[in-house]
Amino acid sequence: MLDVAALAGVGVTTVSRVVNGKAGVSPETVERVRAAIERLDYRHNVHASILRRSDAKTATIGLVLEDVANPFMSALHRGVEDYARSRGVLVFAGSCDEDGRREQELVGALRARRVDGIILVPAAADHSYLLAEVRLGTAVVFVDRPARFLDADGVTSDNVGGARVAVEHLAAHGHQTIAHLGAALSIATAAERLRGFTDAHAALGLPVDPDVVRTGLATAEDAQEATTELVTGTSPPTAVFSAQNYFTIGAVKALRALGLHRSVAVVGFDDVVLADALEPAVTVVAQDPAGLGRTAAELLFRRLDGDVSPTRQVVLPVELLPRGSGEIRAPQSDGAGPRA
Amino acid sequence: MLDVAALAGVGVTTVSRVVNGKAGVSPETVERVRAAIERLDYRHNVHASILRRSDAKTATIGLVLEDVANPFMSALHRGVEDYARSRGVLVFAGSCDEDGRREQELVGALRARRVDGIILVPAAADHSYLLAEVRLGTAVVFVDRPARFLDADGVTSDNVGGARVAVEHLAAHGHQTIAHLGAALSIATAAERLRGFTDAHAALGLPVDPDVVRTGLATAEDAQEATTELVTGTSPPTAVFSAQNYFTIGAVKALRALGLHRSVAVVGFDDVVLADALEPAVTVVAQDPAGLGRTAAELLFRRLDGDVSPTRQVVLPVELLPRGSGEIRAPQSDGAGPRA
DNA sequence: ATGAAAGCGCTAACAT
DNA sequence: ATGTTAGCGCTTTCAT
Repeated sequence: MLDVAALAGVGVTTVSRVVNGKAGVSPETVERVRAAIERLDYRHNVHASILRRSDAKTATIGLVLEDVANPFMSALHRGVEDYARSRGVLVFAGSCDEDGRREQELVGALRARRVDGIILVPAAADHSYLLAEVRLGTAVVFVDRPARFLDADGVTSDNVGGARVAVEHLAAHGHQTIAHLGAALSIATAAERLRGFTDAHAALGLPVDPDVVRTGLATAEDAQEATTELVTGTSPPTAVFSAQNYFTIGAVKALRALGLHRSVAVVGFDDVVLADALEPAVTVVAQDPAGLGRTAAELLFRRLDGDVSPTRQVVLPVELLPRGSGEIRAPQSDGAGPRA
Repeated sequence: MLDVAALAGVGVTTVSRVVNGKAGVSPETVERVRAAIERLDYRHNVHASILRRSDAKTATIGLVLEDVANPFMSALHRGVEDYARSRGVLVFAGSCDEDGRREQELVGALRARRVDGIILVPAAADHSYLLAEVRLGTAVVFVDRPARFLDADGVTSDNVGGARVAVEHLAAHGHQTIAHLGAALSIATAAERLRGFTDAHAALGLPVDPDVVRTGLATAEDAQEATTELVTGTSPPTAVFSAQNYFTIGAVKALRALGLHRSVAVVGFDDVVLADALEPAVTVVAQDPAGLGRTAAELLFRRLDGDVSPTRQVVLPVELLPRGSGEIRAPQSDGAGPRA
């Protein structure tokens, strides 16, 4: 910057003003400085800038996802990015693979880099470790799942409601034994969806058959295996509720492999690419992942803009998309043939 | 850091040494400093550190993608992240949506933050603007597509070879009129795949019917529309080569809507989720997106480790995955019924 | 093994 | 409208 100042024949303050687009510099001077910057290939050093600046903003946020490559997560990522971009802010992204330790490592790396805020899809069981961070002024927003032991803004989908709707929809098509494919209950969304599943059964006066409720699944392969076991087992379900995008893929593949994709109904939580091109097309309860990301970013920047009101929890609605697989009727209970 | 030093009753130099894990501090002192850090909730300021340090590494890289939410790109992203993580480096990710201006903006933001290196899926038509950056020591690697007017490391898939294999495969199943669904030829991958498509035709002695070669597509909807037009047109192709993941989705949907999915063959470039669960399952030429990302990161870190050898271009192989849609035979040319 | 002091490149007062 | 100077929090000599 000194070099630029020297070449332009001005003081460093003036160069600083030009670089930061501040008023109070004559157009001719601006031009001279610009030229000098160009000539010297000057790169503004944000680190020095941040160090000295009073507001100390890095124009950088961190995004901790379960996995940047999971389509749900990457759509959420894009929602965050678009809003951040509109504010001139760059996004660090990282995956923690449902590992609380990895989450803390990532947050540590982000905090050392003095990000202005952090948006996270939490994996840890306890977020009180973020308390000091929040006190120091870092904005923190939780998305997809709530914070635990920490008072922070959050955005989630209506998991309970979505699962209820899925079960109600299947019940309305005559199903009484509905399998549940879910993740580990330590994951809040998995627990909530199971709750919606159970609540809906209770409200409908249907018993939940514990034999067809699977939790602790992690991959599409897990779900495929579980589905195969369930439908070839002793009390085969007539419908499957898959509580996550990967599980829907696994369930569909299992049923196809067994030739049961036209007789066993499926409703998935979360939309999946090509779900509407399958035979039958897959009925899903669709979330709005980009909306989750955008909303989380909005909450974050509101805090960065100085909002100190009490934390809030936003719940985004989900939408049932009937496409075929969820409208397969249960076989008549009197033993008559399948499909209405 | 001064506070920590005061509380621990040592000098700042010692604290610095402890924070950076340098030798030459007695174990007891280390313990005292650690305790003080804990008590005061001290956060190491990387910006100050970077400013003063001689090597000036930020342990940060930038990743410029076409779109973080595109499954191909996000898988690549994950490949980069995993390698970067093994080196303790954080990744800035951004989308430029095939917009060269946006690419330059992102690179500018990254360079102001003094990232150690940049990996990009380029959108710009000219990358000479990066020359100064490279000279200043920032490592730059291009992935998925080569650099233009800049000598830099690059990693791509075997686009020409993959397209050739696709056409040869279709030709081997009797197809003579193969449609091509491609993106704008300004995108290198699109141009290469079209070249492979054309080369294969030439090698097989098949004429390329210009009426069934579509380029300039951007979305699944574009591809769906184009497919519909082609197969309902005057010289309908008996097979479709879709040169990109989204286009395969569009082609499949169009054929299904017309009830032609069992009679018109499809081979897609790039794998797609659930492609193997469709009826018929979709034959694709699969790339290894995570491998592209990992390889790009490896090249980048090799440079950061001081490698000054000539730039290199790595080409990753692709693999034809026959699943059904690509093995549909062309109708007999004598007018007999379809399928062999 | 430890500390004092200089200075990285910049911005913010406070000048003029 | 522009320049001078102090100092942000750290690392790095160079001491001891």
